[in-house]
Amino acid sequence: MTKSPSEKNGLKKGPWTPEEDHKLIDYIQKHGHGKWRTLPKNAGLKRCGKSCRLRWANYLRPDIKRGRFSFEEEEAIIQLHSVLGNKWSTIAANLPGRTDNEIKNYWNTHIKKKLIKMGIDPVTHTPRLDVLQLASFLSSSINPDVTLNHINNNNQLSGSPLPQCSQTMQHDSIQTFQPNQLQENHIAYKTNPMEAKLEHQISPIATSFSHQSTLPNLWYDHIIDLPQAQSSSAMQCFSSSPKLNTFVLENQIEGMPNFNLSSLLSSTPSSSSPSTLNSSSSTTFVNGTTEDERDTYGSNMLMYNISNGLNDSGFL
DNA sequence: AAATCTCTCAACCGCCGCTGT
DNA sequence: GACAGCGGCGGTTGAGAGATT
Repeated sequence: MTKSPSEKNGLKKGPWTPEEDHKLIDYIQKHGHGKWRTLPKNAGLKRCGKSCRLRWANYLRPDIKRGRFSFEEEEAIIQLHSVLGNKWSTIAANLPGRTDNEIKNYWNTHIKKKLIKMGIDPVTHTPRLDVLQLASFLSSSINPDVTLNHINNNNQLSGSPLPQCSQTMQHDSIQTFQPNQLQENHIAYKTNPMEAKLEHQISPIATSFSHQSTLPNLWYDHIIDLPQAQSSSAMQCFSSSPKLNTFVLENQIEGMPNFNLSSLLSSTPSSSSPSTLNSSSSTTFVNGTTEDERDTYGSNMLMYNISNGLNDSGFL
Protein backbone atom coordinates (compact mmCIF):
# COMPACT_ATOMS: atom_id res chain seq x y z
CA MET A 1 0.00 0.00 0.00
CA THR A 2 1.39 3.40 -0.96
CA LYS A 3 1.24 6.34 1.31
CA SER A 4 0.13 9.74 0.19
CA PRO A 5 2.86 12.39 -0.14
CA SER A 6 1.50 14.04 2.96
CA GLU A 7 1.99 10.90 5.00
CA LYS A 8 5.48 9.63 4.29
CA ASN A 9 7.23 7.64 7.01
CA GLY A 10 3.91 7.40 8.77
CA LEU A 11 4.14 11.07 9.58
CA LYS A 12 1.45 13.42 8.49
CA LYS A 13 2.24 16.68 6.77
CA GLY A 14 0.24 19.66 5.69
CA PRO A 15 -2.40 21.66 7.50
CA TRP A 16 -3.23 20.74 11.05
CA THR A 17 -6.71 19.56 11.91
CA PRO A 18 -8.61 20.83 14.96
CA GLU A 19 -8.25 17.37 16.49
CA GLU A 20 -4.48 17.49 16.16
CA ASP A 21 -4.41 20.98 17.60
CA HIS A 22 -6.48 19.80 20.53
CA LYS A 23 -4.15 16.87 21.18
CA LEU A 24 -1.11 19.10 21.09
CA ILE A 25 -2.60 21.76 23.33
CA ASP A 26 -3.86 19.13 25.70
CA TYR A 27 -0.50 17.45 25.97
CA ILE A 28 1.45 20.67 26.46
CA GLN A 29 -0.97 21.91 29.07
CA LYS A 30 -0.43 18.73 31.03
CA HIS A 31 3.25 18.10 30.45
CA GLY A 32 4.69 21.34 29.15
CA HIS A 33 6.65 21.63 25.96
CA GLY A 34 10.20 20.72 25.12
CA LYS A 35 11.42 17.27 24.12
CA TRP A 36 9.85 17.91 20.78
CA ARG A 37 11.32 14.73 19.37
CA THR A 38 9.33 12.53 21.69
CA LEU A 39 6.35 14.80 22.15
CA PRO A 40 4.34 13.70 19.10
CA LYS A 41 4.54 10.05 20.06
CA ASN A 42 3.55 10.76 23.64
CA ALA A 43 0.77 13.05 22.53
CA GLY A 44 -0.55 10.55 20.02
CA LEU A 45 0.26 12.69 17.03
CA LYS A 46 1.51 11.44 13.69
CA ARG A 47 3.67 14.48 13.21
CA CYS A 48 7.36 15.12 13.46
CA GLY A 49 8.60 17.05 16.46
CA LYS A 50 9.55 19.96 14.32
CA SER A 51 6.07 20.29 12.99
CA CYS A 52 4.64 20.20 16.51
CA ARG A 53 7.07 22.82 17.73
CA LEU A 54 6.24 25.08 14.81
CA ARG A 55 2.52 24.64 15.23
CA TRP A 56 2.78 25.48 18.88
CA ALA A 57 5.18 28.38 18.49
CA ASN A 58 3.46 30.02 15.56
CA TYR A 59 -0.18 29.30 16.15
CA LEU A 60 -1.28 27.59 19.33
CA ARG A 61 0.72 29.39 21.95
CA PRO A 62 -1.73 31.21 24.23
CA ASP A 63 0.18 34.48 24.25
CA ILE A 64 0.06 34.97 20.51
CA LYS A 65 -1.51 38.17 19.35
CA ARG A 66 -3.58 37.68 16.23
CA GLY A 67 -4.88 40.22 13.82
CA ARG A 68 -3.51 43.13 11.89
CA PHE A 69 -0.29 44.78 12.79
CA SER A 70 -0.70 48.20 14.31
CA PHE A 71 1.01 51.25 12.92
CA GLU A 72 3.36 51.21 15.89
CA GLU A 73 4.20 47.58 15.37
CA GLU A 74 4.91 48.19 11.72
CA GLU A 75 7.17 51.09 12.54
CA ALA A 76 8.98 48.98 15.09
CA ILE A 77 9.51 46.21 12.57
CA ILE A 78 10.95 48.59 10.04
CA GLN A 79 13.22 50.23 12.55
CA LEU A 80 14.40 46.93 13.94
CA HIS A 81 14.91 45.50 10.49
CA SER A 82 17.05 48.46 9.52
CA VAL A 83 19.33 47.57 12.41
CA LEU A 84 19.04 43.80 12.59
CA GLY A 85 18.31 42.73 9.06
CA ASN A 86 16.39 39.48 8.63
CA LYS A 87 16.81 38.45 12.24
CA TRP A 88 13.15 37.68 12.54
CA SER A 89 13.37 35.95 15.86
CA THR A 90 15.22 38.89 17.39
CA ILE A 91 12.71 41.29 15.93
CA ALA A 92 9.90 39.13 17.24
CA ALA A 93 11.42 39.23 20.70
CA ASN A 94 10.80 42.97 20.67
CA LEU A 95 7.18 42.63 19.62
CA PRO A 96 5.25 40.86 22.33
CA GLY A 97 2.75 38.36 21.02
CA ARG A 98 4.10 38.31 17.49
CA THR A 99 5.97 35.36 16.07
CA ASP A 100 9.01 35.46 13.87
CA ASN A 101 7.07 33.69 11.15
CA GLU A 102 4.27 36.23 11.28
CA ILE A 103 6.67 39.14 11.15
CA LYS A 104 8.59 37.57 8.32
CA ASN A 105 5.39 37.05 6.37
CA TYR A 106 4.22 40.55 7.05
CA TRP A 107 7.52 41.94 5.97
CA ASN A 108 7.53 40.02 2.73
CA THR A 109 3.93 40.67 1.82
CA HIS A 110 3.42 44.24 3.00
CA ILE A 111 6.35 46.23 4.26
CA LYS A 112 8.83 45.20 1.63
CA LYS A 113 6.49 46.18 -1.17
CA LYS A 114 5.69 49.43 0.51
CA LEU A 115 9.31 50.39 0.88
CA ILE A 116 10.00 49.49 -2.72
CA LYS A 117 7.11 51.65 -3.83
CA MET A 118 8.59 54.46 -1.83
CA GLY A 119 11.87 54.03 -3.62
CA ILE A 120 13.59 52.59 -0.61
CA ASP A 121 15.68 49.50 -0.83
CA PRO A 122 14.15 47.10 1.73
CA VAL A 123 17.50 45.44 2.30
CA THR A 124 19.66 48.48 2.90
CA HIS A 125 16.90 50.89 3.90
CA THR A 126 18.44 53.45 1.64
CA PRO A 127 17.14 55.01 -1.56
CA ARG A 128 17.01 52.55 -4.37
CA LEU A 129 19.62 52.88 -7.04
CA ASP A 130 17.19 52.33 -9.89
CA VAL A 131 15.08 55.22 -8.69
CA LEU A 132 18.13 57.35 -8.43
CA GLN A 133 19.21 56.37 -11.90
CA LEU A 134 15.80 57.25 -13.18
CA ALA A 135 15.99 60.57 -11.44
CA SER A 136 19.35 61.08 -13.02
CA PHE A 137 17.94 60.32 -16.42
CA LEU A 138 15.03 62.62 -15.95
CA SER A 139 17.12 65.35 -14.47
CA SER A 140 19.60 65.24 -17.27
CA SER A 141 16.73 65.29 -19.71
CA ILE A 142 15.45 68.42 -18.12
CA ASN A 143 18.85 69.96 -17.63
CA PRO A 144 21.60 68.27 -19.60
CA ASP A 145 24.18 69.93 -17.42
CA VAL A 146 23.03 68.02 -14.39
CA THR A 147 24.20 64.54 -13.68
CA LEU A 148 23.41 62.45 -10.67
CA ASN A 149 25.77 60.46 -8.59
CA HIS A 150 24.93 57.05 -7.32
CA ILE A 151 24.48 56.37 -3.70
CA ASN A 152 26.12 53.16 -2.73
CA ASN A 153 25.09 50.81 0.02
CA ASN A 154 26.99 52.84 2.53
CA ASN A 155 24.88 55.83 1.68
CA GLN A 156 27.82 57.56 0.20
CA LEU A 157 27.82 59.38 -3.01
CA SER A 158 30.11 57.80 -5.49
CA GLY A 159 30.88 57.72 -9.15
CA SER A 160 31.10 60.88 -11.14
CA PRO A 161 31.73 64.14 -9.37
CA LEU A 162 28.87 65.84 -7.69
CA PRO A 163 26.71 67.87 -9.95
CA GLN A 164 27.56 71.43 -10.35
CA CYS A 165 25.08 73.29 -8.31
CA SER A 166 23.14 76.03 -9.86
CA GLN A 167 21.96 76.96 -6.42
CA THR A 168 23.93 75.54 -3.58
CA MET A 169 22.10 75.37 -0.32
CA GLN A 170 23.22 77.77 2.31
CA HIS A 171 25.35 75.76 4.62
CA ASP A 172 23.95 77.32 7.75
CA SER A 173 20.57 75.92 6.87
CA ILE A 174 21.90 72.41 7.17
CA GLN A 175 21.91 70.87 10.58
CA THR A 176 22.25 67.38 11.88
CA PHE A 177 19.25 66.08 13.76
CA GLN A 178 18.36 63.00 15.66
CA PRO A 179 15.23 61.33 14.35
CA ASN A 180 13.25 62.21 17.40
CA GLN A 181 14.09 65.84 16.92
CA LEU A 182 12.26 66.06 13.66
CA GLN A 183 9.40 68.42 13.60
CA GLU A 184 6.57 69.00 11.24
CA ASN A 185 8.30 71.77 9.34
CA HIS A 186 11.44 69.77 8.86
CA ILE A 187 12.44 68.08 5.72
CA ALA A 188 15.00 65.38 6.10
CA TYR A 189 17.29 64.23 3.43
CA LYS A 190 20.16 61.90 3.04
CA THR A 191 23.39 62.86 1.48
CA ASN A 192 27.04 62.86 2.21
CA PRO A 193 27.45 65.56 4.83
CA MET A 194 30.91 66.37 3.55
CA GLU A 195 29.51 67.00 0.13
CA ALA A 196 26.21 68.52 0.97
CA LYS A 197 25.96 70.59 -2.10
CA LEU A 198 22.31 70.28 -2.68
CA GLU A 199 21.09 71.36 -6.00
CA HIS A 200 17.38 71.47 -5.91
CA GLN A 201 16.82 70.45 -9.47
CA ILE A 202 17.92 66.96 -8.65
CA SER A 203 18.10 66.69 -4.93
CA PRO A 204 14.49 65.83 -4.12
CA ILE A 205 14.81 62.41 -5.63
CA ALA A 206 18.54 62.07 -5.54
CA THR A 207 18.67 62.58 -1.84
CA SER A 208 15.34 61.05 -1.07
CA PHE A 209 13.77 63.78 0.90
CA SER A 210 11.49 62.73 3.59
CA HIS A 211 9.25 64.47 5.95
CA GLN A 212 8.65 64.33 9.67
CA SER A 213 9.88 61.75 12.06
CA THR A 214 7.79 58.74 11.18
CA LEU A 215 10.29 57.56 8.66
CA PRO A 216 10.76 53.89 8.31
CA ASN A 217 14.47 54.14 8.63
CA LEU A 218 17.19 56.49 9.57
CA TRP A 219 18.62 57.38 6.25
CA TYR A 220 18.19 61.06 6.68
CA ASP A 221 21.22 62.94 7.83
CA HIS A 222 20.16 66.49 7.52
CA ILE A 223 17.15 68.59 8.01
CA ILE A 224 15.98 71.60 6.19
CA ASP A 225 13.96 73.83 8.42
CA LEU A 226 11.24 75.09 6.15
CA PRO A 227 9.31 78.20 6.96
CA GLN A 228 6.01 77.10 8.37
CA ALA A 229 4.05 78.45 5.46
CA GLN A 230 6.02 76.39 3.02
CA SER A 231 5.91 73.39 5.22
CA SER A 232 2.19 73.50 5.60
CA SER A 233 1.78 73.63 1.89
CA ALA A 234 3.95 70.62 1.40
CA MET A 235 1.39 68.20 0.21
CA GLN A 236 3.05 64.89 0.19
CA CYS A 237 1.64 62.49 -2.22
CA PHE A 238 2.16 58.95 -3.00
CA SER A 239 0.06 56.85 -5.20
CA SER A 240 0.52 53.92 -7.43
CA SER A 241 -1.21 51.87 -9.96
CA PRO A 242 -1.44 48.12 -9.75
CA LYS A 243 -2.25 48.08 -13.40
CA LEU A 244 0.65 50.10 -14.63
CA ASN A 245 3.13 49.05 -11.99
CA THR A 246 3.95 52.65 -11.50
CA PHE A 247 3.96 55.33 -8.96
CA VAL A 248 3.56 59.03 -8.95
CA LEU A 249 5.75 61.33 -7.04
CA GLU A 250 4.50 64.77 -6.32
CA ASN A 251 5.79 67.82 -4.64
CA GLN A 252 3.97 71.03 -4.08
CA ILE A 253 6.35 72.89 -1.89
CA GLU A 254 6.52 76.51 -2.72
CA GLY A 255 9.76 77.54 -4.22
CA MET A 256 10.64 74.05 -5.24
CA PRO A 257 10.73 73.02 -8.87
CA ASN A 258 7.43 71.64 -9.93
CA PHE A 259 7.90 68.44 -11.83
CA ASN A 260 5.44 65.84 -12.84
CA LEU A 261 6.66 62.32 -13.00
CA SER A 262 4.23 59.73 -14.08
CA SER A 263 4.17 56.13 -14.99
CA LEU A 264 7.52 55.25 -13.70
CA LEU A 265 9.12 52.19 -12.46
CA SER A 266 8.22 50.03 -9.59
CA SER A 267 9.57 46.56 -9.34
CA THR A 268 6.49 45.07 -7.79
CA PRO A 269 2.85 45.55 -8.54
CA SER A 270 0.61 46.22 -5.63
CA SER A 271 -2.93 45.41 -4.89
CA SER A 272 -2.97 47.32 -1.68
CA SER A 273 -2.47 50.63 -3.28
CA PRO A 274 -5.52 52.77 -2.85
CA SER A 275 -5.47 54.70 -6.02
CA THR A 276 -5.29 54.31 -9.72
CA LEU A 277 -2.89 56.31 -11.71
CA ASN A 278 -3.40 58.08 -14.94
CA SER A 279 -1.67 60.98 -16.51
CA SER A 280 -4.07 63.56 -15.27
CA SER A 281 -4.98 62.49 -11.78
CA SER A 282 -3.52 60.95 -8.75
CA THR A 283 -4.65 60.37 -5.24
CA THR A 284 -3.13 62.63 -2.68
CA PHE A 285 -2.53 61.64 0.88
CA VAL A 286 -2.20 64.44 3.32
CA ASN A 287 -0.91 64.08 6.83
CA GLY A 288 -1.32 60.36 6.75
CA THR A 289 -5.05 60.36 7.15
CA THR A 290 -6.14 58.84 3.91
CA GLU A 291 -7.18 55.24 3.60
CA ASP A 292 -5.57 52.74 5.82
CA GLU A 293 -3.21 54.65 8.01
CA ARG A 294 -0.63 51.96 7.67
CA ASP A 295 -0.34 52.69 3.98
CA THR A 296 0.77 56.24 4.44
CA TYR A 297 4.47 56.11 4.86
CA GLY A 298 4.58 57.70 1.49
CA SER A 299 2.82 60.69 2.89
CA ASN A 300 5.92 61.39 4.88
CA MET A 301 8.00 61.66 1.81
CA LEU A 302 8.33 64.56 -0.47
CA MET A 303 7.74 63.30 -3.92
CA TYR A 304 8.14 64.98 -7.23
CA ASN A 305 6.02 65.00 -10.26
CA ILE A 306 7.77 65.70 -13.49
CA SER A 307 5.03 66.78 -15.79
CA ASN A 308 4.82 68.40 -19.15
CA GLY A 309 6.30 66.40 -21.91
CA LEU A 310 6.34 63.00 -20.34
CA ASN A 311 4.16 60.33 -21.73
CA ASP A 312 2.69 57.54 -19.71
CA SER A 313 5.87 55.58 -20.01
CA GLY A 314 7.70 58.30 -18.24
CA PHE A 315 9.75 59.26 -21.25
CA LEU A 316 9.99 62.51 -23.07
C1' DA B 1 -21.17 32.41 -13.33
C1' DA B 2 -16.88 30.68 -14.53
C1' DA B 3 -12.13 31.22 -15.31
C1' DT B 4 -8.06 33.31 -14.19
C1' DC B 5 -5.05 35.95 -11.51
C1' DT B 6 -3.10 37.68 -7.21
C1' DC B 7 -2.20 37.66 -2.49
C1' DT B 8 -1.68 35.78 2.08
C1' DC B 9 0.20 32.98 5.45
C1' DA B 10 0.67 28.33 7.54
C1' DA B 11 3.79 24.94 7.02
C1' DC B 12 7.87 22.74 5.27
C1' DC B 13 12.82 22.31 4.33
C1' DG B 14 17.59 22.74 4.90
C1' DC B 15 21.05 24.63 7.44
C1' DC B 16 23.41 26.08 11.61
C1' DG B 17 24.79 26.26 16.36
C1' DC B 18 24.63 24.33 20.81
C1' DT B 19 25.05 20.52 23.92
C1' DG B 20 26.04 16.02 25.52
C1' DT B 21 28.66 11.89 24.91
C1' DG C 1 38.30 16.78 18.87
C1' DA C 2 34.60 14.18 16.49
C1' DC C 3 30.15 12.94 16.20
C1' DA C 4 25.13 12.73 16.87
C1' DG C 5 20.92 14.63 18.39
C1' DC C 6 18.15 18.38 18.96
C1' DG C 7 16.12 22.95 18.76
C1' DG C 8 15.93 27.16 16.42
C1' DC C 9 16.19 30.13 12.44
C1' DG C 10 15.45 32.01 7.86
C1' DG C 11 14.10 31.07 3.09
C1' DT C 12 10.71 29.15 0.36
C1' DT C 13 6.50 26.90 -1.11
C1' DG C 14 1.81 25.99 -2.15
C1' DA C 15 -3.12 25.70 -0.83
C1' DG C 16 -6.85 28.47 -0.18
C1' DA C 17 -9.22 32.81 -0.30
C1' DG C 18 -10.33 36.84 -2.47
C1' DA C 19 -10.20 39.91 -6.44
C1' DT C 20 -10.51 40.65 -11.15
C1' DT C 21 -11.67 39.71 -15.88
